[in-house]
Amino acid sequence: MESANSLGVRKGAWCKEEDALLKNCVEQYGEGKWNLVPLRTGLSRCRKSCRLRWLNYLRPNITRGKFTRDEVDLLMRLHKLLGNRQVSLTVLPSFVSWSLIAGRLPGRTANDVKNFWNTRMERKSGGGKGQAIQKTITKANIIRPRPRTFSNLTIQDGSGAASVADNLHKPNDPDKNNNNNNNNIMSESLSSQEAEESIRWWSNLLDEAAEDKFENDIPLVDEKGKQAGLWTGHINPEGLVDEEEDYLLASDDLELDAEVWELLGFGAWAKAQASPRDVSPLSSTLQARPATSSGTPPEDHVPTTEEESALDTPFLIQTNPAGYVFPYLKDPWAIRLSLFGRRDPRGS
DNA sequence: AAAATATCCAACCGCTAAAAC
DNA sequence: GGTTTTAGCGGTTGGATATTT
Repeated sequence: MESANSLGVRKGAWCKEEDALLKNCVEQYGEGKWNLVPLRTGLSRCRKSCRLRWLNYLRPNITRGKFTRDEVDLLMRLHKLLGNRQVSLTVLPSFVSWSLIAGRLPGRTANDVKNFWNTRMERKSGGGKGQAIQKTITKANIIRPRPRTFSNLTIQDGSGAASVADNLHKPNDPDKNNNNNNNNIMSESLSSQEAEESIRWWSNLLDEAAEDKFENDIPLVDEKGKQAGLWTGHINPEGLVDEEEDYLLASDDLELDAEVWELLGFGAWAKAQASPRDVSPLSSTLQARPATSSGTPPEDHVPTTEEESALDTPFLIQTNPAGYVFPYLKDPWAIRLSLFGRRDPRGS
């Protein structure tokens, strides 16, 4: 595998000396500016290779070795919640946010998670690659979000009661929003006990969520075939969805669990906006189509120019102490949510 | 014991979006 | 406002190792 191209850039496995140089460099200059790393270290490696080696191997607190049962369990749940959320009627591959999932598995990298899933889980479920694509056309369960409180998520430890949620960043707790990328605290700098507890906490949360899913399944379609996110729901009057399926959506306001919201990073992110209620412009990060005044349109309804342009209307987030509510989702037809762009809205 | 096959996982590739110019 | 550069992502590849025949 080892080689060097015509530009003298080394490829293949890293040796200990290279690792040491890279580690020293990052410790001295910090993460980022990967293009400067080869210059700073004298390594004959491209910036991509340096970055990847650091993120997947050299970074502190990386958990190596086999996945524990808890981790596998959580991974499956998170995959169900966050992965394969895009349903496309084209042959576009499904979009799984491995980094997002890995972020909730303390010490695990996106590469780890991806490898694990692709080699173990996919096989276990009998899914070949062809089947993986097929799966994207199946319906997806949507967890019915609802307001929650953190208070009932208390974990007892030897030193007294401590809520895992206390370690998170509640919308109303400015003191805990100081740390950037704070939603990653579960994956970084946790003791193994804390890590275990956070896994348990996530399992509980997802268990509850699973019990509380939508009465009806809805298809998830990203009409552009990209920028898929946590959910991309589109009840499309023009027939982008498979007409043979029975698509229904029954919901008034769509609410996202406060914890999920927070852990996915939108709490701090929304908070960082100029006004707490106005998070526009959201463009590729978060969009919603305002509901039409006329309610659900007939099957053969052709959207007007105004309705089409409404796709780009800024999206207002209404917050309350118990959770976050998406006020525009009263009309199923109007749903067009794309919670994630290619980049994590937490920023980096 | 050796060859064949399966599994694991580190590393690379191609692409996209954001940032910088 | 357009172009280039940079960072980051998921998908894929292929070498190393383990297991089976």
